[in-house]
Amino acid sequence: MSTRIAKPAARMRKQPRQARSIATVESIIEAGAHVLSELGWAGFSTNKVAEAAGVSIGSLYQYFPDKLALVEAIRRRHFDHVLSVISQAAADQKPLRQFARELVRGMIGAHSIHPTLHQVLLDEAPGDRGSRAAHASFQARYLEHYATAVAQYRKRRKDTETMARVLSSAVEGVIHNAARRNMLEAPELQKQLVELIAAYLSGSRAT
Amino acid sequence: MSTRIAKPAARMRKQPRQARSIATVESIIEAGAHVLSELGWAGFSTNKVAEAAGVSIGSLYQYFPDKLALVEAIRRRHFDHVLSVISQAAADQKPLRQFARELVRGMIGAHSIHPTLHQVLLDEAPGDRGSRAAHASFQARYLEHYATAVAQYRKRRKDTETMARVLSSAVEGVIHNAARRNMLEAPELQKQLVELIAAYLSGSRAT
DNA sequence: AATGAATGTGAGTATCCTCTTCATATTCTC
DNA sequence: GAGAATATGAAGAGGATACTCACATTCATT
Repeated sequence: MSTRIAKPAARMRKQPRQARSIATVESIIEAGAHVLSELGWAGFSTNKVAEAAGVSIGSLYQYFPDKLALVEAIRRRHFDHVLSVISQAAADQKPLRQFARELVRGMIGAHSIHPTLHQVLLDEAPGDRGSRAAHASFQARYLEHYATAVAQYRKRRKDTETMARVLSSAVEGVIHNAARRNMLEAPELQKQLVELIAAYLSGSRAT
Repeated sequence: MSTRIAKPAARMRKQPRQARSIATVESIIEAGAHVLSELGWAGFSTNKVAEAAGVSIGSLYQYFPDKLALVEAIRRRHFDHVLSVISQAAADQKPLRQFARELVRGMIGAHSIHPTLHQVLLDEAPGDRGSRAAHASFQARYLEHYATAVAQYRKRRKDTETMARVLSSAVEGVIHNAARRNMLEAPELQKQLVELIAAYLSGSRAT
């Protein structure tokens, strides 16, 4: 027992009970992610989301008290996904290249449905007052996983945190860029991204 | 003689002739870059730009026929700047590390005034019909400079283009991320970014 | 079959911004 | 001082937007 917080359930106006409404809520969140990724925060309107979900605008407001609560739900779902990917890749003790391959494969998978969602969520979409904490906590755990990997393959204890930051943002940059060009699936790109990660972490000291 | 195109001068309603109006136009573009970087495309309104520039909205429309023409001017100015930086760094034959250091220093310089302008320009801001060409040409020349550098330090002829893409988007990712956290000036970050570039280009083949 | 709860609907409201114009005022050049 | 260049900002016209509410439909349970 003790603290059993089991999903703060996001800020919702009412919990869906029947299968029908659960599906509705799900399709709203999914459509929201789609609209956000496709049109950016500027084009993200509740009416558009409802239409994209094939649902009346009224239904949306039945479950989400306002626009921000919806973004919040989208954000949570996406971040959970990404977090599980990176955590998975950094787990166990694997050879460097295998870690890099799994990381790349996972991140690409997490981005191939809604290519630019991640960046929009990070850069454009505003944060609910209460979500700032969750947001920060995500960032912290995200970096922590990277740091674990860095520490594992680089013996120098010194710049671990900075290296984690550099590595994560480099990977995100490449993936974001590839997503914009519909090149996420290109195998030579995936290969080169693996190379980049491996090269950085094996830390050549060549001139 | 021959082709002397000397600045297509952007789409403007009238050319500023006196020093006063030149300063006005300049401050409008500058304020526009500021607003765009600070508020994103969603918050980019002509009224806001005029106010930020300390200029009447009427003055803005004296020179720019519409909103898009203004974005166009901002885009051109920024891209010219970035292009000169990368071209400068890739010029001559320099040792790898020196190239990396100059590239990092230049890119950071180009981003430290309007930290997220670059990404906003690339990702959010729509393109005037006629600017698609200019935009593509910028991208091409941009990549070309990177490719030159890649070809110079990596002997393998094969994946030069892909490597250029990966390298450029990785660098952009790191800088964009650092900008969001006000960490552009952090020297250990700059150092690590140099390491990343050097490591990738020297191409260790470690396991 | 019936009843109440859960769910779904979408026209409508009220509000806020937006881009852009234009008639007028100020400042410069010569 | 004349005419051109430059600057002003109130106002028009229009379009979105977030969100509500009175009502219709479907479900679970008996």
